[in-house]
Amino acid sequence: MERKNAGSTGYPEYGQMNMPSIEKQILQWWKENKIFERSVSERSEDKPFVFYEGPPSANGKPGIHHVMSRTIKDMFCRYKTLQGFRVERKAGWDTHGLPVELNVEKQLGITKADIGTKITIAEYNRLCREDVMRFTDVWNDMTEKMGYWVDMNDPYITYENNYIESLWSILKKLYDKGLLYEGYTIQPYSPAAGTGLSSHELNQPGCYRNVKDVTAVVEFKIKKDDKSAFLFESENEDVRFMAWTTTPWTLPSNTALAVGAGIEYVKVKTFNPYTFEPVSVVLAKDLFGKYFSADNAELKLEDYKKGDKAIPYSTGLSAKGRELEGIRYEQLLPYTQPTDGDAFRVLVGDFVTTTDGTGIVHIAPSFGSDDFRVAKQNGIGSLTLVDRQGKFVEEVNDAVFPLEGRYVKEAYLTDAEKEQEFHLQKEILRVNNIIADLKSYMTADDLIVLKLKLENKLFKTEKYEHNYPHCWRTDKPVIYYPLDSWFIKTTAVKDRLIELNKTINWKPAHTGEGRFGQWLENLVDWNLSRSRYWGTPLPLWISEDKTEEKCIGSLAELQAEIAKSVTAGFMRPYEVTDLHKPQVDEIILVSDTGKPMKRVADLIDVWFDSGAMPYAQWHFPFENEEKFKKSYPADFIAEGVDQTRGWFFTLHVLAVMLFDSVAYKNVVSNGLLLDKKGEKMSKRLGNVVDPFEAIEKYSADATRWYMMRNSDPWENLKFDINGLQDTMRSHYGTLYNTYAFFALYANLDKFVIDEMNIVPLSERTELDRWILSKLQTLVAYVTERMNDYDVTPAARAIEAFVDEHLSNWYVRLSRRRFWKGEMSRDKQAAYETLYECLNVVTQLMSPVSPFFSEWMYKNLTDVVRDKAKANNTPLQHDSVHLTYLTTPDAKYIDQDLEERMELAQKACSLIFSLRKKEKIKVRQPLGKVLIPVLSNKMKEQLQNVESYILGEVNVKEIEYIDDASGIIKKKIKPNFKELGKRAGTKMKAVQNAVMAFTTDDIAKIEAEQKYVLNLEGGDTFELTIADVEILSEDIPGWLVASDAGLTVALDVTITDELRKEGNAREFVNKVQNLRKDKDFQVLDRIKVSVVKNATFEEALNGFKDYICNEVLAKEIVLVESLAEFDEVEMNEDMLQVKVELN
RNA sequence: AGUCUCGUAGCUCAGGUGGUUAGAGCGUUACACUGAUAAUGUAAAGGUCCGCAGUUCGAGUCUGCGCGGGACUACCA
Repeated sequence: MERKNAGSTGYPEYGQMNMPSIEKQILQWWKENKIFERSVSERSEDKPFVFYEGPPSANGKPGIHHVMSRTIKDMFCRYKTLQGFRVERKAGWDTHGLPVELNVEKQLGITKADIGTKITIAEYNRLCREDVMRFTDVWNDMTEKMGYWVDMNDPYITYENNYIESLWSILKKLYDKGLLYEGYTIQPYSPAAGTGLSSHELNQPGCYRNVKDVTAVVEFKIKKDDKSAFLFESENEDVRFMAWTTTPWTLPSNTALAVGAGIEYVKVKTFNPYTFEPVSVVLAKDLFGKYFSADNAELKLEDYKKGDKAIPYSTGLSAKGRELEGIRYEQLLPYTQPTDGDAFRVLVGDFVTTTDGTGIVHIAPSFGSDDFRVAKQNGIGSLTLVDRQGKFVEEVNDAVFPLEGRYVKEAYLTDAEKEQEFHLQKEILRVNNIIADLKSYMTADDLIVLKLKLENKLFKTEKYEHNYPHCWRTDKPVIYYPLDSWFIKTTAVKDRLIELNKTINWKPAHTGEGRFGQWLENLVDWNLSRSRYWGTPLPLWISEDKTEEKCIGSLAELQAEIAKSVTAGFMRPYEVTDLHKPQVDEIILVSDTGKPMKRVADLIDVWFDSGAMPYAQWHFPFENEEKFKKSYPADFIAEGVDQTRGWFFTLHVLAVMLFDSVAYKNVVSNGLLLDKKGEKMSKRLGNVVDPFEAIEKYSADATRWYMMRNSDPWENLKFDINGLQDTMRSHYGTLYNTYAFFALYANLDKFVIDEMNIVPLSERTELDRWILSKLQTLVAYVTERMNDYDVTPAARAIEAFVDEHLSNWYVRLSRRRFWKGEMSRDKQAAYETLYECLNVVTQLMSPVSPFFSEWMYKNLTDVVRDKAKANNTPLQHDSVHLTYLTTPDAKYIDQDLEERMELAQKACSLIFSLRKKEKIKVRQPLGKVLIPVLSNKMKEQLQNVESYILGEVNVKEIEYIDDASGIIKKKIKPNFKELGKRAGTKMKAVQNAVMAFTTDDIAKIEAEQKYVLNLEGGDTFELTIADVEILSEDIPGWLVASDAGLTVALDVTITDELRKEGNAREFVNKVQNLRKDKDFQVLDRIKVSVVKNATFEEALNGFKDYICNEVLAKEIVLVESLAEFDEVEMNEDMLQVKVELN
């Protein structure tokens, strides 16, 4: 923005406000003067405030939501700097992980399968390393432009050897504590791709698809023993559990059944619908109706003949699930038996429901995570009769049905394979007299169902459509499959995690207690393993027979082990330069007994990378021990709420495990950024907001302010770009106008703030003292809110102060003081007051709004900087961000003053509304307002601000009326809050009685301070004066308005004298307009000539001095006619006027 | 499915510990002001406080059950 009064020694004046241009100037100035560096280095090292930067990934462009989270981080860091803390801010980059790999694959047009064939791992990882930093320039640019102060010159980068070495040392520490172990879990697995899938991959759009599968309700024959005896009515009764499955191919691997403890089960005697053999089946009572038609309820069991379509049934005894626990059954498909555990029993599982199926769940621990968990808890072994390619293993050796070596899902076969298999099936089934002429390929599910049908083990089969996950790359269905993984035993420290979490200040609290707390309560061990290429390798080497392993904790240790290995002859001398694949995989170490050991192929979860940043960012424990100790734990971190189970969790876990400490003391988790309709921003919907555009067009400050003031950061923000325009116009525009007003007049009066010579408070006007009181109240409030990381109320309070109080009351009512007369003590006080307000507000705003505040601060203070430095006074600081936060000063705060000014504002508003109703413009003076006062205090309060009211509403006097006048009509109503405590259930009756009070009743209670009510039904109730509110809402015969206890009555008679004055004012106004039209300068003297007009002659003569004074006229001449003139409208009359410079 | 969260005017949001006329800003409409003027003021219209039930003399506020939006986690025979 161009300065209009360049070269002047006063306060800079500008044309139209242009925030983006201001920001560019300030950015440049910050850079040249190293303000960020100084804001850190000039604060004492002994007063640190520790902040951790959650590392973003630079392989995508920053979005507007990053502006959100970074504003929060920046704001509190700046705020703490103002409070005198030294806030170091080390930037960081998250560089590993799947998204990086995917990006590279997309660019090259390859898939994971091509790695190692079409492209070497070395080359692949080299590309990942380059790709991940692809957008660093864009990020740095955004960071700078949005005003996020963070040290980007020395960031931590998670792929660097030093960083990884720190991770290794931590892993080793955990390993030594026995907290790192190998186990296996059931994970989504794509046989077609030969890889496990992360939940992230499974959540790709389109992965869950509706597919139709063959389902089966299967019968498991119960073994009769002591536990199950109660289910049998006769020695040879055939009693079976009914279980439903959508994956019949898992049935050979069944090792248990699960029931719900509280679910009621019932035994039903009936016949198998395929074999017609008599059978008793057990299922959930609630689901009984699903399998047995009410139509058949009348049929008798003994009447049944084999082959009948309608099958009779009869319900027998029932039992709760917990009574069935432990009952044994015959293995359904006894191809092979588990080697461990006590299988084929009924278990109780908390996940069992009766929403579908039979209320009894078939458990195949290898192919379902619920299954796995419940089986493990109950000591039941597992069968994994499917291999990694998705084929049945050789144990599934069936004499009739071709299953062994066959794919379990049809989708895994090519058309040719399917055709071939079909012919084979056809032949076998024909030979075995099962199906004479098979028409089409049978899936593994079909074959198993058919087998069960023939073996009298199937109750029902049908097609069922359900949602099933698919591999996003191969499009083939995923299966759940047990995979080896390395785990961190987080459950071992669960109690400490929960305990220490309670000491963290979460904003909002419910994220900590609720979402995070719940997560900790249901903690499972952290699965670290990832079978990928670009990431931190697990530093574990293991011998082929898995009996010996070594965990490596540093580069030096690795080199030492390599040396041993060289001696043992397993490898050549080798200098490790990169701790990634494939280098680390080429290293073969030697075990203590002399066996070769290879590295475990896994990489680790990238969340470990970021969770370890408090240590790894300093290359601790290899370097910087002091630095680390001083910056641990963090005082403050902030990220999106989606990080609750991500970064917030991994930071917490590692801190608790390594140091039995929290990693952060305060954490702000911000909500999501949605578009203005409340929908998630996505490229697909085309509703993303580009941060650069927003900043370029509306400024970073308006964006930041809008985000912080609109709603609490932890709420989702519906981001409306129009809001930025509003923010700029209303908030910044008002502040800018206020400053422009100040600068304009201060320069005219050559006023420059002099810190050594300030008008003392006692000599300032009521209005000055009022706005200063408001200002200090604001400082106290903002400080309190910000200290609690609660920015939104603080920002809103600042807005209200600027708009409502400073601009719309203080400046509006003070205008005359600034433009009238020569420089005086009172004028000085006015300038100083306004200056103080602008300066303090600027400082309070600076954390959220760093650019505009800086610009304003410099405008206000540059002119006195040298002097302030010489005198060592507060304005000596070069930047607002180097200043020290104003501490609220109680001696300025005057509660009564604030209250009575509020009364004045309310009174004015009421009087304006009356004038409006009567269509009397404010320029027309009126004689009198009546204000009923209910107490002496109220009267005094009003008298103190009387002149402001009279001036503002253009009325000559206020008459205060009290009881004695006898003209106030009072109203009474119960004070419910007080009365409710005592009256309780009598409330209604008391209320009615009070509402019915007459004027005399009101007088009586006022006189005696109490009143005994006679209630309906003969009850009495003693009312005290505190139980009621007495208001004066009416003055008969007057024009009255009232609001919340204040009533005003306006005398609207316009006397001749008032009319003349009104006309004089009207004339002044018209002349002022003419001055302006003619582009006269504010201080130009003029001469006014008017053609005589009877209507206004008296007014012009009678108020001549007043008029001359107002319009800076040397004289007013009344003439018969004018050759040149302007015609002006005066209250519907026309007047010919000539205004000229004199 | 579970955990958490939100639901108040056309829009964005305030509404300690329950108290009877539910507020603000923006927008809309009308008017005023015109020495802050691409600024400003005043007023009007606009509400089943998501629904139902309960506790209570009294519920936007407390409890329960639903409905709808969102996030996260998990994925089901």
